[in-house]
Amino acid sequence: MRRIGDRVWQPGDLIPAEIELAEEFGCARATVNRALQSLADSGLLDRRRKAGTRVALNPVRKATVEIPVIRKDVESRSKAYSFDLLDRKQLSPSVLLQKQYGLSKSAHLLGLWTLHRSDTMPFAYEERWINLSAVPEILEADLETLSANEWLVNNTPLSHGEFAFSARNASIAESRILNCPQGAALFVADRSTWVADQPVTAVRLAYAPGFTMNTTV
Amino acid sequence: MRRIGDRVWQPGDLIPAEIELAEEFGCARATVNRALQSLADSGLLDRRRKAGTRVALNPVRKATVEIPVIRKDVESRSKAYSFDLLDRKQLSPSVLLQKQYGLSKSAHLLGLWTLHRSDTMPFAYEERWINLSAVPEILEADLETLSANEWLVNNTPLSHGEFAFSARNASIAESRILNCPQGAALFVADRSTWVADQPVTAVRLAYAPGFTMNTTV
DNA sequence: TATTAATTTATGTGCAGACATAATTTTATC
DNA sequence: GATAAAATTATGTCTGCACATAAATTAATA
Repeated sequence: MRRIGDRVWQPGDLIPAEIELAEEFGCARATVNRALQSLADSGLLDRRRKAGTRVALNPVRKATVEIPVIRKDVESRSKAYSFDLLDRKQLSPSVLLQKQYGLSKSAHLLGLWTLHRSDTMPFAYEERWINLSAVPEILEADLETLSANEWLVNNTPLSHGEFAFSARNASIAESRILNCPQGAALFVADRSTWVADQPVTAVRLAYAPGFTMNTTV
Repeated sequence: MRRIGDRVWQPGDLIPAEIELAEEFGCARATVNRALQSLADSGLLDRRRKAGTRVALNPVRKATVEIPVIRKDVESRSKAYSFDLLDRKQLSPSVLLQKQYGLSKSAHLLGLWTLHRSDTMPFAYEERWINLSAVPEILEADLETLSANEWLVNNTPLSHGEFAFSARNASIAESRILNCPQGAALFVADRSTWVADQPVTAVRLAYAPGFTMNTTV
């Protein structure tokens, strides 16, 4: 790490093989392997079998953002959490959703519109659809008590997904719900979740003005 | 992983010790250790010496955002990158900066204002200050050719820092620079970088409307 | 009874050695 | 000269063993 930092090993350079490093540092190859592996994970090295280990050409900075359940997020700011389920209805996927998520035209979706509050103040407005053929059990859940978000976290097996973050001007409806001026800049998080190649849910969260998402590098 | 997904081991549960798992799966303890370590890294398990390993109570979803050099970001969208150094001047830290970064009142800062372009279209507006006592060499760099961002990436040893993402309405000045309506929602990234407990640089990037930051989980 | 010290124990980290695997390089074949 | 097979090699992953370390538990002490 120091050698990369001090440019002894420059970007693109092939660094000594594990055995050589083990000899130099007087340790086992397994130990070198762990160290190099870890540096490769953090994006500092590129490794390929037989080809050897190189200092990464574009040291992409990777930041990890932690996306907690909204309730936890609010509570970690020492505020009281509550939410209102503004609307819920079953619907069919739009043509856009069909294409984007590979949903069939006859798929059944549950749409939910929720306002999350922090000490009675609006915190985030959530628009969500849930793929009922993936998680039919959610129809029996009492979503007035536990938010759909938490129900899914608690009842869905491991899943993968995508996040997209952007900024958007508040529409009239959003400004009314979030109690902010129309056109206010909102931090928006779009998230889709998949379980075994099947789309389970997609959410758009529009956070009230003033929200900041922090990360550590 | 399957057992956590299938709720055989529920959140908060204490799972068997490494030795027991090694016996059950017929492998070495080191192998179990690596597997559990990896699950702990991804936030699925909580481990503590002596206390044992538990299924994480709040499975915090961690998303990794890759923050490339802006040039790479633009180029990866198949656009031509260019930038204008709008202004540069040496300045003293404001009281706010002194407090926030522990800078002395007599510290010398280099302030830079840059517009990054994608195919001549404004892409992001950058406001940056650099701590000259940390990297005095930058005064000799030709920042018209290589952006300060890239100079720092190429010439600064490994560093740690913080990111904060938020949304903000474009000011009159920003709207003029980014060629967008005043009040347009801008995606803003604030970043501070430290080397060995010394603040090196802090940047605010305001992206032109339409920008989206993507992550993979 | 409260405090401190000693013991226990699950995880953390290290070693040496072995075999697996993917790429590359060399050799053999047509 | 082009293609296919064999050998080589750096990393990937595992085993078995050992000792370190932090935290919980128990025993000893004031």
